[in-house]
Amino acid sequence: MSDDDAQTGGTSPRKRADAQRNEQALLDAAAAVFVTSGVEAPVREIAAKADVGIGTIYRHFPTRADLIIAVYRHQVQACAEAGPALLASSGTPHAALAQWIDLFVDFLITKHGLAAALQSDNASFETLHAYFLDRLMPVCAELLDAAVAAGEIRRDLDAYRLLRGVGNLCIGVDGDSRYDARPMVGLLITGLLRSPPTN
Amino acid sequence: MSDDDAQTGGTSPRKRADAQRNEQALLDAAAAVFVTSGVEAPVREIAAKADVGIGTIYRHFPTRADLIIAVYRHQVQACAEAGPALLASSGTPHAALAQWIDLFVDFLITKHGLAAALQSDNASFETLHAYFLDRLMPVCAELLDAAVAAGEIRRDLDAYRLLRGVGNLCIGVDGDSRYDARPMVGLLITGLLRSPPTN
DNA sequence: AACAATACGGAGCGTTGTTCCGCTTTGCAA
DNA sequence: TTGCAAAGCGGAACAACGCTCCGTATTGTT
Repeated sequence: MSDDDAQTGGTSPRKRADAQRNEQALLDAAAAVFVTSGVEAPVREIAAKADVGIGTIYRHFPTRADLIIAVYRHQVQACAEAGPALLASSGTPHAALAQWIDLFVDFLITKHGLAAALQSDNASFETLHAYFLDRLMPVCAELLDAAVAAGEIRRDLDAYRLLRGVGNLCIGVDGDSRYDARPMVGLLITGLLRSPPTN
Repeated sequence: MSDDDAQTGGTSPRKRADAQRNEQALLDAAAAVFVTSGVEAPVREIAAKADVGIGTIYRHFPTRADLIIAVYRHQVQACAEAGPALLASSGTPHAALAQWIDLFVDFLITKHGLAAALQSDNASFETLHAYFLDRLMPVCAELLDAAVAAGEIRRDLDAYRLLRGVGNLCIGVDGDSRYDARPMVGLLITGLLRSPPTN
């Protein structure tokens, strides 16, 4: 079953060869451009890099969110799947949560401008926000619940707020050597503990 | 001594009457537009509201940062001055810090888009970033130092990181009823304590 | 080879930031 | 009051961007 069929339920007619080529070229080009110019890079720049017209990019990826999602789909999936794995392999649920959040932070800060895009009030990014929430919130909630059930952390922070907070802390990390998101997120996670370590 | 002289050292020639009128009109218009459309509202919208040409706005406020700073100058000043006052009136330095951060958060979340602008990688906002840092970092550092000296909090977070983190947590609070910046910031501040309260 | 379906390209529109320069207003001096 | 230089004003105009639309080209099939 092709990746495409996975979305359309297996009944979609095959795409034309040139369409497939262009879609792949666009994905490759977008991935490259996102690295150098960030996820808000001009559409024209991506189209040029893919040697494709403006119209083609909009046909394959109607909104910018669609393109970003397509580019990072696998990494988001991997992050989501790491949750249960960490829960099984880590000593405590809180440790698993901390490690998983670390993965999430690593992902975000290596994607130039993604954290900012996630909170952008631009309407076209709502889909992106929703996608990340859809994939990661259940995982985060599971880890959070496990830690609460184990009596390790306070219960007054839900998965949504936690993810948003973490995402926010990752905004604008590029080009600011004085700021590092990781310790801030660590502070947040440590702050969740019911009996924090003396420091 | 006029507000203007305060900047130019008292030797500047008086501005023309129409220039003064227009500058005030622009400040009023900008303040109003910032409330409804955010601090990134189109220049033309502000100029229109002030009944002024596009050129005039650029003459008085060459960059957007200049305009934003001029509009919020007094509030930032008030926030800065509240620091020492809170330190004197509060029971503990940590309490003073918490209250001061609260003031800062209140200021940020009531200014549509300001927190986001502060971290924007747009070059024209660097000045804004610098201005806030210049005014608020010393105050924040004083409160932080006092709390550290009193043995209340850990010393591993400097004023810059704290302000950035708090600012980041305030991004995108408008139009998201599921997220509230205050508890997140509270978590951060509580997390600073060496002997956090059992919860 | 002919043809219909599919996909492509990019001209073109609307929106924004920003500059530039001919014209107007102002304040002062004669 | 009037004349005039300096200061200030307005908005046309240009560039960069998102996005749409439709005439043209490509593809797969008969």
